[in-house]
Amino acid sequence: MSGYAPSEAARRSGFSLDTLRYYEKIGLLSGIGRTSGGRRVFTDDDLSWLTLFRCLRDTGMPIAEMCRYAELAREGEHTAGERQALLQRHAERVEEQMHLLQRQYDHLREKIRYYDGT
Amino acid sequence: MSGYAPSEAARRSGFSLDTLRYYEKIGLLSGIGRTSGGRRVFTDDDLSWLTLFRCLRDTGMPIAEMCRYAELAREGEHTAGERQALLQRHAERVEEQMHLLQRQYDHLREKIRYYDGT
DNA sequence: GCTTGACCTGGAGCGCACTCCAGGTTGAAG
DNA sequence: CTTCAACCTGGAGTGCGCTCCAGGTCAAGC
Repeated sequence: MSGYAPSEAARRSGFSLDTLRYYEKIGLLSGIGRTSGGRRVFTDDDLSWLTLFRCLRDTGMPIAEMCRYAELAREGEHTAGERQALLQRHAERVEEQMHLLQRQYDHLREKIRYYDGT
Repeated sequence: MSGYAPSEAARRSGFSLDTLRYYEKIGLLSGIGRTSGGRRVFTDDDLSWLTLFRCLRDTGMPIAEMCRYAELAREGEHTAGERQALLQRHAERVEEQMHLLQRQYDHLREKIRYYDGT
């Protein structure tokens, strides 16, 4: 329980091994454990961070902003408000994005239907 | 009517001047008219292409695929079926994307709500 | 006629988010 | 004990979609 090899972490998070290494290199992930031989060991906690990153990436948050969030989290509990605000602003952008996507999807469907009448 | 300067085409389509030039350079736009002095003149027809490109880009279609579509359209009426199929496949990808976005948006909202209880 | 801002070209540069590579190490299975 | 797939590092390379630049041209308003 709660000790995953890199390949397992990759499989579970949907990020590639290279991406996991990259995320650690840029400081998005930090404090990833190592075996005596130097291999990474991911905990359940690490995986739940990855789940969050997956969510934020899928909704279009830039990596720089995820770094900011992770940094705030490392600073401690007193940044909770700022972290929430950051997510809130992001959620609003996502809503706009969803509306745009829906509008353009409707256009697309209309365009496709147009081909039926030719 | 139906003769627009580049800046006007940019304003109406939401693409930058550079992007319009780029689209012409790679062959996505073709047959854009010119004044005697060499300046581009966009027709209503060009603008409706731009509206389509806006739709496809906003829904995440890669430029290479838009080029393919434009090429088919240039080949004539007999490619209508293939064009429709291309849009149809894209629409299906967009649907998946919308579902993913919705799912992750829900996660995000849950995460935000979690902060309220701390 | 002159100014000035919009426009032209070809080509270089950029930002993002990975992705790949070379060359070496580790550790579980047989 | 050997093997070999999975892992390590630092750094270079990639793909996409623009975006910017230099150096020049065009045309409407004063």
